[in-house]
Amino acid sequence: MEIEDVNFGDCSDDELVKELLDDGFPGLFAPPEMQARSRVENSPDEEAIKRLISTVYSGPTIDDIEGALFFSSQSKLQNEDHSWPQEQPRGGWFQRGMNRVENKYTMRIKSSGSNGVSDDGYKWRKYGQKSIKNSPNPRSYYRCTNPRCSAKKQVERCSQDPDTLIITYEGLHLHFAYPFFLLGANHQPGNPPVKKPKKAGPETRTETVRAHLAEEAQDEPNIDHPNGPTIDRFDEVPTHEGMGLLEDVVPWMIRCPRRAAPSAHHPSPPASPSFLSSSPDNPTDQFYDISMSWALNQLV
DNA sequence: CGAGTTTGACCCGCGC
DNA sequence: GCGCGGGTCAAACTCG
Repeated sequence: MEIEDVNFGDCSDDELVKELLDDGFPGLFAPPEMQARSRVENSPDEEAIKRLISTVYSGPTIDDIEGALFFSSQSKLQNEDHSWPQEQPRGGWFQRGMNRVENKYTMRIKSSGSNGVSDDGYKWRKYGQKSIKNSPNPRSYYRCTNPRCSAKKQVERCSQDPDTLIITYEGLHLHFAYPFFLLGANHQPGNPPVKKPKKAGPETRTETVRAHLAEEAQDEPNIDHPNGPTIDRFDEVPTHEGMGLLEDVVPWMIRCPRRAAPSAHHPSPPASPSFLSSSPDNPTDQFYDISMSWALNQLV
């Protein structure tokens, strides 16, 4: 499969999305029945994805984000017969320990010991520390080690309760976005996320992903995938590269919305941050919620 | 030697 | 204008 004649680097975002949406593009594929089905049945997932695509490139508001969060959490509740629930209570996202302030999400984590409670299992680089007025505890500033990831977080101890850490997340964390969008069936909870991303080269992101896809399509015809590629193969693309942005993952959401979005059949992200795994009722759901929030937080 | 941390300097917005 | 505080930068340092 030849794709090198296509100049992806000069594409605007709109053109890129439009092109990726084009069924004729050979680098992206979905099972035919899924494509046909998606045309006749708009699930809350797909609606949310469409809205997400739209808002990504048109200046989303926080209402858009929370709207997407609402629809996305609905997707986890899809009925056994693949119908969609008529109504769902709203507001669960921010009632489970996470608060939004401006464009940041703040969590309070009860720690019991000093064994790296603030370590969420992902790679962060500390870039600063400041003492806080009227507080004996300094605030630490971290940035995702992926140079193309905009995620930042601040960690400080609560002055009232030294056992409580206040963690503020800001920006899109690709590591959280990928497992949410590109959930792999073979992934097990607790698997470490991809570390040591390759240094970003001058090539465009989409070009890299597409080239990888084309290579896979060439190397491995659908013999092993009678229903099309498995989601873990999609998952491999950006995480294999170790980097990417929303433009990279959105096309897969478009192509495989039911697979890419979390559902009852694919409940486990590649890695659950340890500090998020303490929810006694359903840690996985909580992680999904927070992952999506962080991912969508970029849009604010 | 490369990746990550430390820490003082610097920048910038805000209130007075 | 000035001081203060939050956030970031970057050189030096540490560690594996």
